[in-house]
Amino acid sequence: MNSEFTLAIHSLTLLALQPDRMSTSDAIAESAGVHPVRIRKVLSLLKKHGFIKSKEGNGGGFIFALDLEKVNLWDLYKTTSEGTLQPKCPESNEQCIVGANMQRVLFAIFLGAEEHMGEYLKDYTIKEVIDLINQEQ
Amino acid sequence: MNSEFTLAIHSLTLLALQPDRMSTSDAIAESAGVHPVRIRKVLSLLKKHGFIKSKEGNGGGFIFALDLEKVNLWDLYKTTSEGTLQPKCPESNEQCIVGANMQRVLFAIFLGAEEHMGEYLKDYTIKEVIDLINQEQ
DNA sequence: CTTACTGTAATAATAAACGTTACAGAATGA
DNA sequence: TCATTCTGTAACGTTTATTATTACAGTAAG
Repeated sequence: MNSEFTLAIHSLTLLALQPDRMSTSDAIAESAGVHPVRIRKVLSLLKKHGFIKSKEGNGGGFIFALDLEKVNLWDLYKTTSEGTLQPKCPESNEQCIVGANMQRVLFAIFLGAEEHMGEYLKDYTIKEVIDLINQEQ
Repeated sequence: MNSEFTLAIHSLTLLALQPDRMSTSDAIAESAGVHPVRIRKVLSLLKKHGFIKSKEGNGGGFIFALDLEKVNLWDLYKTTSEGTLQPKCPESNEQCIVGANMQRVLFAIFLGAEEHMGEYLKDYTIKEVIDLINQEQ
């Protein structure tokens, strides 16, 4: 699984817990244990899809833009990782009936798998993630 | 997705189409477009789990050992790729409530996702894969 | 006893992921 | 106005994961 997906979850969860002030990429990076530039790259995607707002300059940062019960993990998966379940098959032998067609068959199967996983991920909103985090305490 | 999974599917599909003779790792590698040693490594796993039989020496090779309607993609996923859906989170900040608990929460969620995907993959047996390959013709 | 295989370890090459540096642009406040 | 603190990106370097390759022991057949 693409780790941008988990960084997106992590970032949004943090932002959801700070609903009334801007959080900087440095602070989020500190919590997630990765480099701030990477966080900014992921947040740039989230902003493009309307999950968050950002503000440049002194006192700027990122803030959650939507209702945390309306954002689910499937939304985030589609934004950060769609298609990554798909295995990267090497070019196989076109002379062989299996080699020639396996790629297409697997593509269709994994597309279905991704959609099916989507149904599962839709059940987890950021609110649920926060509840789970609090249960761990 | 782990590419050993797709190599397992590819190999078993080929073997299922040659039920009455041994296939060599060279022949399978040729069809799949990868190195024979890699195929032997994957087939070694499949043998360990009883999906195939092998024979060394001249005239040897690999042959399917089970009913092709009884082997499904979830069996193969478990054999080759179990746990690979799990993202590898970096060590996050234990001082932060989110950083300290996110890893455990995500682990549980992705474990559920894998099980859920299992239900989908169980619907595809090697027989179904072969049917799909033939439909592509 | 040679040839054609599997089985597996070790190493080399390649590709993907990730971290780091650099710098432009925007907002703030002194 | 100008220093400071942010975002936004591109470019580059480093590390890690994946894959290919080499090497060789062991087995069976003819």
